[in-house]
Amino acid sequence: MPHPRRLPQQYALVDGNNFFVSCERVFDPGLEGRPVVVLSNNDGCAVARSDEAKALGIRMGAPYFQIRELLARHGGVALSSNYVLYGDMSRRMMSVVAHYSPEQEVYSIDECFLRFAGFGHWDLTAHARRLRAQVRQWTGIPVGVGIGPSKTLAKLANHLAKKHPDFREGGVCNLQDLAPWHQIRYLSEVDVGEVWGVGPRWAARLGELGIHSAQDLRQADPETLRRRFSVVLERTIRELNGLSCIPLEEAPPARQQIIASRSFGHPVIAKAELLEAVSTYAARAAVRLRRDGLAAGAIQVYLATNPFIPGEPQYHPATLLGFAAPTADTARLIQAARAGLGRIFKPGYRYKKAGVMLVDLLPAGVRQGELFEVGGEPRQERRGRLLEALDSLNARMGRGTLRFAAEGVAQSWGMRRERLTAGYTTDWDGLAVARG
DNA sequence: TCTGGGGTCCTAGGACCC
DNA sequence: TCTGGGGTCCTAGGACCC
Repeated sequence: MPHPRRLPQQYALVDGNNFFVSCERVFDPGLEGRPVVVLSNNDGCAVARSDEAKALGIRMGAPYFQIRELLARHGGVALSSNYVLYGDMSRRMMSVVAHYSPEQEVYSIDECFLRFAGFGHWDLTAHARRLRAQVRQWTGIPVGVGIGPSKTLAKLANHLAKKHPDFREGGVCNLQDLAPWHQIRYLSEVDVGEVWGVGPRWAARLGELGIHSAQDLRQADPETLRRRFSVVLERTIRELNGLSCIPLEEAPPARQQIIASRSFGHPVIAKAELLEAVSTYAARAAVRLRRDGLAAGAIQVYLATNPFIPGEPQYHPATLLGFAAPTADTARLIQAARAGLGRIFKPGYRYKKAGVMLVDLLPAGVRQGELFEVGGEPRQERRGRLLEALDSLNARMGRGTLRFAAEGVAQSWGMRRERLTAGYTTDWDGLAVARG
């Protein structure tokens, strides 16, 4: 097998270390050196952990009620997630990183890929070290950088940069710097489940076939594994061998669906409360729909009981309602969501979660089937202006300032968020104060 | 008492059509 | 005894990602 050494293109994966925790630490240095976790919605489970929290054995996704004691014993802190803050810090981090390559794909809130084509004469390792120092200096966020000839290898190098003692110090791992036998050694130390695209299920099945490490997978036969798994795994094997199959996506692909759902702060029994909840979710989804310039052809409404309670009667219904013409109108979406709930609601269950999903999304300009709509164009336009005003007011004054009556006022079913930090970067009242 | 939310893609199988 | 075959579309389920 030909070994890729210095290929015409290289990819870097840059990601924030323990991103949510790092964001919180930027604004509260008192969190430095202590075990810190950031909790999911509803203060349900740990979604980000500081190194100190990881050292205590706190797993990703660990339920808060199971780790609260442990954390307290070690002087630890748990925080509710503050997505407005993380989103703002993310934009700052991404804009600094963007200076280091003309091609950037923002892959998630805390990571991005860079592509280096025509950088053959560059020392990418030194380039990555400068990037890392500058992001740290300008945003306060520590990042790791992995470099390789495919996105999968860049991810893997990033894993080594953060986890392997040989690289952790510098926070940069460039596979180009390693001789082939050296690469084999490192890839043999990485569990196959750490490879991008291999989850727990596949890792277990691969283990049964004697494939335990990233190196084992790299040497496996792509054709055989395509038949036993899917083309996705075949592609991963080729990527591990330095053949780039997953292109950089600079522009986000067209959105396929919009989901708005939440677990409730406590079990909900009353239909009236569920009606408020699905109305609120429909309104929230509608805002995102309009922000992206889309209209929905159908809406799905679903309910769920709590699967974690042993012996609890379970019920997970869903129903899909189509629109005569695609719509982005909050009132229509709420109306459909309520109708959908009416179809699936059964009394006697303790509901834990509800949600709506908007599907069959089209650009809002594309109007089909308008023939059968009542009201015609002038009415539609007035409606559009009203919704624009609603969106811009809520964007300025805060979500929920102006809302539809169906969404309810008290929202007693709402989520818990008891450990929230301030909007340090997005809210005047949350500005950090320097004392001296 | 207490266990997140929001996405994508692939595959298998059934319906339907000619 | 014996009961076509191939293409397309849709959906549900299962896997993955952060």
